[in-house]
Amino acid sequence: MRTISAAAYDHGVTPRASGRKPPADEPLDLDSDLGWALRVVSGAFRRTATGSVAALPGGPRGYLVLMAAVSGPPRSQLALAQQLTLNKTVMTYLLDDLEAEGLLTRQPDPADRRARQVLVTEKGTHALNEARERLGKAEAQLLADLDPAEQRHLRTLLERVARTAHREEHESEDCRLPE
Amino acid sequence: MRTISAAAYDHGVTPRASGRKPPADEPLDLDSDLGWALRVVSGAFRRTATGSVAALPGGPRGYLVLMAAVSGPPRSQLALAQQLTLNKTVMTYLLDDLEAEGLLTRQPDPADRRARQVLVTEKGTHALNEARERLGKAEAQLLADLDPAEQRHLRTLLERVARTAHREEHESEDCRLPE
DNA sequence: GCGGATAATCTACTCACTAGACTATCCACA
DNA sequence: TGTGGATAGTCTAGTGAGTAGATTATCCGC
Repeated sequence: MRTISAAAYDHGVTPRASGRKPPADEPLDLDSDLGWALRVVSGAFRRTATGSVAALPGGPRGYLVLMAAVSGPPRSQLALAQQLTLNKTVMTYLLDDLEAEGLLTRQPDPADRRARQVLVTEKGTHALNEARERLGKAEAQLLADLDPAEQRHLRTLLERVARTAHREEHESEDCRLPE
Repeated sequence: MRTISAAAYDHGVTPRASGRKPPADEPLDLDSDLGWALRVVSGAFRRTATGSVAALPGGPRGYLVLMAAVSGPPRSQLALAQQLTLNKTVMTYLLDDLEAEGLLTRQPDPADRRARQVLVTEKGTHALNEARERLGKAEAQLLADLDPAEQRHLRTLLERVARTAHREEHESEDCRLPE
């Protein structure tokens, strides 16, 4: 507990564990750490994107709700919550705010009077399109260092990973609602 | 406010805003939304990665602190906090826990007795290497759908975006500490 | 050696999130 | 057709994570 790693004193040189095989292929460097990159990129995106959707009640999550609700058939609150991995309580007050602004309405489902269908209004579609336009600029700024082909490639790869990750989460989800 | 978008009723077909030019190039679809992909991927990674570093005090952040402290010259707590975009108060109790486990020590900086240098111990290096090995498996699982070349490509692109985003944040940061 | 700045710590507060209770409704089955 | 268990949505109360601000010790320019 008192013993200081010799490597820690070895300033300029990348330190290594002494008695143990290091993960030889991966360099001991934050800049090449996938988790770190994800954290930084997500954080940077969140900062700029939050500004882009600040006009929407609920901010980024309000945007997601509108996006989910506007594409595909009308769905219940719970269905949206599951799709977006949002807690159903969160969904309730998120929809409260979006409905208060007139961006969507809750319509009783004729086939199941317990459920409410979430329907985006004209105003909601309009607000969503404006947000998407601003978001596009924020994304462009985030990816400014990549040339167009690289940007497309990054998007495609990310979307593929997201799609399978999302599917896997929902397969093993006959039980609990996360977040 | 009562008016429901006609598009919202139009089930199978991707709805469009009525009176307004849509962002023609971007499809109105969550699956091709960069923010959504980032959210899903980050979330999936966080879930699996948190398990990989559960043995470390502070979890993912403890891991980041060790990674940052072990590579490069010894630094003060504040320097580490800035590098990792962590609040300095968080850094204090994070280091408390890591030090209590004997993974690092706080050494008074001989050149500035206000500051403490963070030094990773042998035990800390060992724990870090074990965590990295488990993390490697978690990452492989997350990226399992991509072939090796695509995995490398995604990592490279993400790291490039992260690097510039991180730099930009620190350029305009003569003022406040975030998170 | 005086005064403003800085590293680290500690305290107290705020706010986001969620578990769980509750109501209305559904559906399977007798 | 009525009964019991499950489900959609809402509401409330409690918890915990994060941070601003005060505090102490030290630095450094003048």
